[in-house]
Amino acid sequence: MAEENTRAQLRDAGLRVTAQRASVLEALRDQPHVTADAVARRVREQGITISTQGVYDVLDALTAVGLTRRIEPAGSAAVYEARVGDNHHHLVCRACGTIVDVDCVVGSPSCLTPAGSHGFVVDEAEVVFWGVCPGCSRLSS
Amino acid sequence: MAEENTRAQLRDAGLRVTAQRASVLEALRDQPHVTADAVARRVREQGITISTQGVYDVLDALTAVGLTRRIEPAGSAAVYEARVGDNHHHLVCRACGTIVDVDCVVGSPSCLTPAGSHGFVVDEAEVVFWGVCPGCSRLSS
DNA sequence: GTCAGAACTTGACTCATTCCAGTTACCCTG
DNA sequence: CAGGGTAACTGGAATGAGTCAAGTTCTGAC
Repeated sequence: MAEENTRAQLRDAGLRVTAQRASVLEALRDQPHVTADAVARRVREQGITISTQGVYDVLDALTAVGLTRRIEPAGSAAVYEARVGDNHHHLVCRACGTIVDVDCVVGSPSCLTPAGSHGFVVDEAEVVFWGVCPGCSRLSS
Repeated sequence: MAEENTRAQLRDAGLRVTAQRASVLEALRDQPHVTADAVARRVREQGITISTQGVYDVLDALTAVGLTRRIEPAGSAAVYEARVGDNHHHLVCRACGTIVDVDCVVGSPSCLTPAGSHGFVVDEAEVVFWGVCPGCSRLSS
């Protein structure tokens, strides 16, 4: 059912259903934040063949229709996540790169409207919190 | 004077004063957001020789002592800025990549403390606003 | 002026990501 | 349930930001 669900989701988004796409989408559901490389590994573990370019193609397609989101924390490779639609942000460990989701802090999104927008049409406010995760701070102390 | 100022700033930060460093720092003052590549070009235009590696070394050194800040908007190369110390954020054009500074919206930084911090020791909240700049929105309409 | 070490250079290299041309296979139509 | 148009995938090569390592040069303190 989870699998059938995945296929339906792809079809509803107007994408052709392929083994690669379904498997990539499921890999993204299993783990909150995955790199393209890790996605390739997980898909192949399922016995499905996929080329590196295939991974990027699929991830781009999924992102284009809004089924996944791409985030690119400074200093590391891009990661993809299947949690979309809600306005959540990220907390990144400076030491190990671990990424954790954090819900939008303030109830109102007013905090996320720049004061002087210089004539820009703003459509998204991305917030990244930087710090050190419990595991890493234990090691360094 | 501006030049003397630059040299003093380097010395105060505990860095040796070299032609390369002074020139890089001045290049960053001229323009608000510059890529490593653009820095190299500007420095060389001044008649100063610098290797690609040298540019990265200098930028890393300046960033380490807090004279500059490195920002890495998703999808483009890292850019450096000399405006540090104040809590300002960035507005990036999805079409042309132009970056504009925006002042912190809310007076209190409380808005920038994640609700559940998962045990992380957070030291910075980075906010990036995404949109389309006036020039690009004119072209596409 | 001398000298230790910081700063810089050169050149090779890594790694994520993209481009291109050709092949495969999904799914709509009849 | 066959055929065909085209979206999706493959393989291989290329790009480009950034890094590593070893050797040379120059700054600044004594």
